[in-house]
Amino acid sequence: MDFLAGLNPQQRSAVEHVEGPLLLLAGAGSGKTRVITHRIAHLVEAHRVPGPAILAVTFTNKAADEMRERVLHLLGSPGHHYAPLVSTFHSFCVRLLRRDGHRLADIRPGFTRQFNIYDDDDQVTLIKQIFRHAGLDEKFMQYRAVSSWISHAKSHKQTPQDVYGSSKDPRTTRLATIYDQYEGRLRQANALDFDDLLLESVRLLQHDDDLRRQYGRRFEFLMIDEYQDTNRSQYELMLALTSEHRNVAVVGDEDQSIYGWRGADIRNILDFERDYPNARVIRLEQNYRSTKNILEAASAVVAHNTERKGKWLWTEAGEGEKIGLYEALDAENEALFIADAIEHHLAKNPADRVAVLYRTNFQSRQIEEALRRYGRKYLVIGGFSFYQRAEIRDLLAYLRVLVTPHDSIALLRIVNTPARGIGKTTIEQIEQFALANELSLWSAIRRMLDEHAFSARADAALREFVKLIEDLTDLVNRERLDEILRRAIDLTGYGRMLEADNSPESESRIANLEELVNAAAEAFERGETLSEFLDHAALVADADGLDERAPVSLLTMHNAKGLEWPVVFVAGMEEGLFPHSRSLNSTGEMEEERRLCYVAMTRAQKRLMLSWARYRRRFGGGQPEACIASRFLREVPAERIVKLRQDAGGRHVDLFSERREVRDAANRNLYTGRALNSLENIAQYFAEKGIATPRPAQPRPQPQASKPARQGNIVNHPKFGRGTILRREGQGEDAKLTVSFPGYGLKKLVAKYAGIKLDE
DNA sequence: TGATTCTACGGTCTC
DNA sequence: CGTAGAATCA
Repeated sequence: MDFLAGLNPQQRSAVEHVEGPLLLLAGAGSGKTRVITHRIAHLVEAHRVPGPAILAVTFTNKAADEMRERVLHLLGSPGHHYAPLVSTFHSFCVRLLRRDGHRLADIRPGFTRQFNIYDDDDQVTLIKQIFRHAGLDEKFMQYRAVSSWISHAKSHKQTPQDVYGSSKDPRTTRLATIYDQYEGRLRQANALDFDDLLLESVRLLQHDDDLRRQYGRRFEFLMIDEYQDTNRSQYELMLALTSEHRNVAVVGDEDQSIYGWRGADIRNILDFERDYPNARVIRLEQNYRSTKNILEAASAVVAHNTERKGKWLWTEAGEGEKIGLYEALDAENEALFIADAIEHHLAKNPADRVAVLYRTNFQSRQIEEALRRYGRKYLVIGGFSFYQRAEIRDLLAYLRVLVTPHDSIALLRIVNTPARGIGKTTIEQIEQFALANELSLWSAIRRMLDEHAFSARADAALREFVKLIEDLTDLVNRERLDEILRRAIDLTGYGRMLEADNSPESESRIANLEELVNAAAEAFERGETLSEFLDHAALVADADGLDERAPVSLLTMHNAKGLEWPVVFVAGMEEGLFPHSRSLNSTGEMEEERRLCYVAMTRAQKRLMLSWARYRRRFGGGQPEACIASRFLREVPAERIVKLRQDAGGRHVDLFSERREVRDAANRNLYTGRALNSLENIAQYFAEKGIATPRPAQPRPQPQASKPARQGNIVNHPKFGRGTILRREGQGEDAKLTVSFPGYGLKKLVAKYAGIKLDE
């Protein structure tokens, strides 16, 4: 098979590149997956490189699966032993540590290859515990913030001692202590968090020279996808794996770097040529995905950034449709517009797939509601995933305890679930004892039972619990994976607890557990061990749940990376939401938001619709707050945009459902009795409901040359950014202003102190 | 000890 | 609005 056929010259030279470092700057939709897969196939077929000597690394399981499939397809499905290894960073590291991690114990006391993985929920639970023992609560610092602070420190190779030593304030000193305890607890539980998986793999390879050489020799060719999103540990892993050769090909696009907040270092890609001075650089700038309008609009937005290598995508495709821009009255109206436009589009193009992208997960709710009104099926990616459900986490916690009873987080989760008479006071006793004697909870329980330290009641309950765990542990090496799980559901009483529960949710919980048993059975058929099953459960990502065939998908822009749809909606384009309020006062973060915008827009193949709402409520009950259109909307060249309005006559009316379709949709409607479909009806709907929102008559705030800040003016505040004045009390400098700042809510300010300026 | 009710508070993105 | 933790009751 000719793997060069049908490629453009740049793609071709990338595929033909054999030895030495290669930097492939691949713009959105430039066919990079094709290049990677063809290069792998080309290495194997034309250069006789054995498949297993090639390692390709991606970020998500989904990307890895897809890449693997395409490679295997190109190679005509070679046997298992000849296939290249395609893996995510994290699962590669887990595999490395489980298989060859013995010597990590030299530098990480207590480590064994039966370690458990702590995901971020476990991390938060752990931090909560540490806080409780230190007499702290979230007022000191939010748990999640501590968790990401620790992660940040870790990924910059700072030990608790480093932080402690360089600390200049009591707060940091305290954090260093918390960090130290956190690390101590992980070691005691023989657990690794996500950062550790990478960090400890790197440390292992640096520590164990034989192993490093062995891996370096085995993987003669290394490829890294989405290189712009690698962090420091991933970068160092690359260095360690290429120490025996320098055959590394990285593929990335600095304009799509959107994970700075979790430690991705855009410098990795910007500095690749410095790290590998003889690196070959190839740019893929021809886009095969989108129309010219979409491409030009996205490029124009990202051109406002300064931190980039600079490239301009081009396409042979036609102009295509202009980009639709819809200014909604409020978030509900926006959602209805989206649902309506989807309905209309699918009526004419039933085979098309549609995605609705948003910045934050909570935005999905209203859009879901709107879609349900049409009876339209949709798939939501993210939010609460299967593996985050309480019943799933409970059962997985049981399994984790079977692997490592010292996994105290897992133990704590299940010790009294279902309730078996081991209450708060007993648990506190155990924790105190464990802390004082530096034991895991499990060891503490056993020791305390030996010493008869409990009340008669607690004693009996705990003995029963210990016996339960031991009985289940006995099954581990004797039974099928799914059978172990089934027995766990039974013997722990968890199943009975759910059956006894008459609430409507318990039924779906039981169904979920059955689903988990099925997953275990499948894993068993694939030959997975209990540990591997748990690894997979810990490493699943939201994006993995995406079904390409779903006609309508709802997901965050982050999750959309690497995917494409004929029709894409980007919702909630408002200051404070997108760009997010957290990024308003940092140019670096603002640039990342802009890249996210670029990613979102370039997902669309032929039709792109942007929307924003003039009023949106942040909390369910609260007042709707005035919003300002996202700056990104202004960065799109006006000639690429067509404004969609509900009262627009003639020209755009074909965008909205015709009445017959509306009625059809209403008939399919399973969720409400109301027919709220075409946008003509939406205005009527608001009128009926008498919602005190956006009077359509209210003019858009006009720029004011005159000094006094009036209602409707947009002002600029040093901290909160741009906001709209809703109310004014008093006169002159003493006037009190009520201003709605997107992302911060309503603020009352005194004009003369607030330091606000009228926006032009 | 366990279940239920009440209240206060607050929300980016994720392997 | 949804959730977590406190308070309360059985």
